[in-house]
Order: sequence, then structure tokens, then C-alpha cells
Amino acid sequence: MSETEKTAAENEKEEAVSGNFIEQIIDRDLAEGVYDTVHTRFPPEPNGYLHIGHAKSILLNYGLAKEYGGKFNLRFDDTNPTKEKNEFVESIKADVKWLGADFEDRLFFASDYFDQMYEGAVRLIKKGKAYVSDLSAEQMREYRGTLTEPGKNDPNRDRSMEENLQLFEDMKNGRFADGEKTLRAKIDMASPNINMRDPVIYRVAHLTHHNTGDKWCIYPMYDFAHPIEDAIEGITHSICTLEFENHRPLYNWVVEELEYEHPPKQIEFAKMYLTNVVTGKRYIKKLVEDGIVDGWDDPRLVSIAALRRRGFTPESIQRFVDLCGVSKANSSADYAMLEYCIREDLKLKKPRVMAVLDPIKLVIDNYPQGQTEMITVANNLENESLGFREVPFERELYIDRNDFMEEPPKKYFRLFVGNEVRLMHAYFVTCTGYEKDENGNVTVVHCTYDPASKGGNSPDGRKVKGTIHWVSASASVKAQVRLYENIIDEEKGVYNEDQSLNLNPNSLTVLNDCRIEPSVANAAAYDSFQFVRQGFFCVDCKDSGKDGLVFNRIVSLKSSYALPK
RNA sequence: UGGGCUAUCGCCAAACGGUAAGGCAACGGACUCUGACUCCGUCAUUUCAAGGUUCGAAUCCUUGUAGCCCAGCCA
Repeated sequence: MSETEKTAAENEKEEAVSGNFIEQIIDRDLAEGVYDTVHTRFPPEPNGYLHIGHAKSILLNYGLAKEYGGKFNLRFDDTNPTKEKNEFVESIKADVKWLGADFEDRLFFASDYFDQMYEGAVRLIKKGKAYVSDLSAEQMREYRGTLTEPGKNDPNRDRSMEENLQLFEDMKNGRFADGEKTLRAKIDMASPNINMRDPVIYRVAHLTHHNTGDKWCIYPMYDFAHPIEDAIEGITHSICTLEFENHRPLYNWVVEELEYEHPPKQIEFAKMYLTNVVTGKRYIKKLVEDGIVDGWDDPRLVSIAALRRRGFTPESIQRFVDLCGVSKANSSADYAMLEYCIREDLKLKKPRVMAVLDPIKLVIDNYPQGQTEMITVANNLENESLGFREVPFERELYIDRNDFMEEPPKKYFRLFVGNEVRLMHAYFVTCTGYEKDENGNVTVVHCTYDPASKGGNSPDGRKVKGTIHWVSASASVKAQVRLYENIIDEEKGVYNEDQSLNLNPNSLTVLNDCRIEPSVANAAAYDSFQFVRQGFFCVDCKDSGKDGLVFNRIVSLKSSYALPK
């Protein structure tokens, strides 16, 4: 790299970086030579599915690695066999890939390091920094002290190194029952930080591990395992959430006592919460068990799989994460921000098609009986690269029920007797009358069209205030449309994980009689559309087929249907 | 009650002692073959509070206040 290039690159970097506090820490580390590269990781425990909150961590870690030309690992933190399953490993891998966080060939398992962790524990014992305890869980709790009182030393704290070595080996060899012995780090029982009061670093648990099978009957605790995992993989910046802040001294203790050459550094950031959504695992589990949602990928939830099924794109989630930023202040992003991101992402990418959610027949009395003409329309007027399609037009159409009113309020621009509107892309029509059934419901709206306005163009420069969408009565495709609301707490409005469940009953509205342009049924190339005036919808492949197409609404347009105030 | 962390517009969030960015939301107005989009405009004399230091403070000091986390052989 030449001198000038270097300067340019540096300048660019300085500009790009002055951003969040993590980037500032990294910049400093790089400048001071603490590290000469950046290596991050996303370390989920495979005990559930990922949700939007995890997406922030994934994209943050991946983004940092990418930004600094470093590497990003996916590592399963599988040190507790009771909670972990292979099923979750697979779903997490799929979700991380879908999000675009490319871990290349760097997929790791903490359980692959069990041997090294065991050796590390032995090393600690030899240094006099760890000992085997006979205390039961209850005794250990008593000895630990409280938030305000210091703890008491473990009676076994001063066991000889030889005895500790022997006992630890016996632990490994299955000579003890679960809970009978533990290995504790010898730190400080009087520390104001409870995590430093001789934390347990190895426990006896006769369990079959999803990865290592029955090889081990002792398993390392998170606080001991995690820094080792990071160090082994050469992680430089170990980014985690705020609740681990109190564990950092222990993290540092472990990497220091084990004398790693380039110890990783833990950095904490605030978890992102979202208003109006349920993220708590136990609540989602209950929702699934109670049959309120049809699974962890139900579109009303915000698991990555649910968002994917609802039609969110990885790009929209990336944008959301970027918009939210990173800080250490507990916060909860407005759901409207997520909606904005998907609207922005899709609006130029997807075709805009016509769909009638609540059909009412429109008859053009002066249009020739039996005639059908094909109208060529752009898939997206703002993005011609999406091509064109043919839409059939005929004497009888469907329009949306709320595009006609018997007694229109002021500033209602759509159809009412005597008013002229544009049928989008087609013709100007003037409403001449309507029919009602015995219950007083409007069944048919009548109108006449102006043949000179073909294509929706004004023949003589006259303007209409309203443009409405329509589909052919005979050629349109019947579809089911599902309007989802996020599952929230009815009373509080915003869902808080500490509250009991009191769910909004109308979280799902199913419309069975919708009519969609025929072209949509054939457009297998697309997975989502913008329905003119209705918002963005995606084809729910999981359910389509039985009763024709099923569309899930991703997000509405802004006040697209609102009447003037 | 001990320790750790955090407080800047309704919601995120910059600002690193030099006189409060930006985005979302909201509200006006223009434009429009989607009442969408786009475009233009408005939206913190003030940064949890009160004192102090300074020519100058969101930034430093003091004292308070509020919220979050920690007493698993979970992560």
C-alpha cells in the first residue's frame, strides 16, 4: 500500500468509525497494538430459537468483523446438556445464514473444547487457584453470604493440591454422584462482587451430551468455559449483553490465570427490546402449548423464523439494527421503526399489484358484454426493471367495499353516485347507481366508463381526485389473506416479560374471500408483493395450496385507507 | 442495605469542555395513476435534579433521584 493510499484509507476509516462505543474501543485497541485484527463471535446456547433481539447481536458481531476486515465465528455454547438440543443447532445455523452473517467454515462447539477446559482446570488446581468442594448446593448458598454480607470460606478451601487433583480426577471418572462435588475457583469469599466469591467452575452431571455423548460426567460452568472458548478461537472482542457486566472480572481472572498470550476482551452492550412484542421464551412456549399461535414461527411472533415467514427480508432487519444503534442504556425500540425498515426495503423491490380484500361488484353498464381486454401495466412504476404484466379488464369487476360510499363524507375522493374516479391503469368511470339486498348491504355498484380514458389517462386534461384498484370478476383468483397483529398484552399495551399473559384476542383476522389479480397466481418468481393501497404481503408458502394462495400481511402502508379527519 | 451499570425530544441515538446531529413517530404544506411514495417545513434555549469549577458544562466535581443487573452446581 502506498503512502497516499494509506492516508486515504485511514481517513475513510476515521470517518466511518467515530460511531458507536464498541467501535471506539476497537479503534483504540488497534491503535495501541493490543490486537492487530478483529475477531468476533456469536455464541448462542442451542436451547431455543433466535429472535429479533439475537439478530442485533449477530449482525453487530458480524458487522464489526467485516468492517475491520476480521473474522466472525458461530459458536454453540453447549456446556449444559439439560437444555440443549440438536434441533435448535440446526434452526440457529439456518437463521444466522439467512440473516447474512457469514461464518464461512468457522462453526464451532464449546463442547469440542472440553478436553482443553479440563486441562485448564487441572492447571488452576496445580497453581493453587482451584479446589474441590464437598458442599451441597444449599450449603454453598449459605456460605456465599448475601448482597450486603461477605461469605464464609469453604471448609475444603485449603485442601492440598494433590488431594484436589485426585478428587477432580475422581469427579471426571464418575466416582461421585450429581451434586456431590464441585470444583471451585479460589478467589475471594468477601468480594462485593458475588461472582468472585469462589465460583463453581465444574459440576458433576451424569448426562448425555448432544455432541459428546457420554464421554463426560462433569461439565464446565459458563464463567469458566466462555473465556476459554474465546481464547482458543482467538477472539479479540467478546461482545455480550449487559447482564454479564458483573462477570467481567471473573472472565479476566480466568484468562489471566490460564496465561493466554492474547487474552480476549469482554465488551457489554444493551439488549434491544421491541415494543408490542412477546420475546420471553416461557411465554412463547405457553402460547404454543395453548394453541394461540401455531408454532415458534407463527407470524405474530418476532422469532427470526416468524419474521422470515411473515415476509421480512434480511436487508430490512440489517437496516433496523443499524437504525437502532448500540449503547449501554436499556431501551426498547418502537415497533414502527421495524415497519419502516421493511416498507423501505420492499417498496422498490417488489411489484405493486391489485388485490381486493373485501369485494363488491362493479358493473360498467356501457362496456361491451363479453369483451375482455388485456391492459399492460408496469409492475412498479418507480422501478421499471421489474417489468410489466397483463391485467384482464372486463364489464364486471370487483372493487373494495370501502372504495364506495352511499353517503360520502366531505373529502371522500372515491366512488359515490355522480363521482368520477380512475380505475387504476384502466379507465375513468362515473358512478351511476347501486343495488342493495334486503339487509341494506350494497351488493352491486353501477357505473359508466369513458372509452377515451384508456390506460387511465385523462383524455381532455380533466382530473379525478380518486384512483381505486380493481380486479376482473371472472379472471381474478380467490385467495386467503391474513392480517396479523403482534401479540401484545391487552391491558398494558406493551408487553413486558414480567407480566402475566392477557392477550389481545384479535391478533389474527382471516379474510377468505379476497380476489387477487390473476398474474399474481402465476408469478412464482415473487415471494412478496405490494398490494396497491393495502400494504405489503407475502405468499405464505407454508399454508398455500390447500385453499389456494395464502397471503400474510407484512406491514400496512401509512394511513392508506384512512378517511380525512 | 453491598457491588456493578445507565439516565440527552413520544421512541432509538450523536455530541469526548467550545455553545444540543440524525432516524422513527407526529404535525403542517406541495406533488401524485396507491389518501402510499417523494419533496419541503415544524418538532430539546436545553441534556434526571440541585449545587459547584470554568470566559464557556450534556460533557469536569459534589450531593441527591430514578431505572436495570448480581446471592444457579443456568447461559
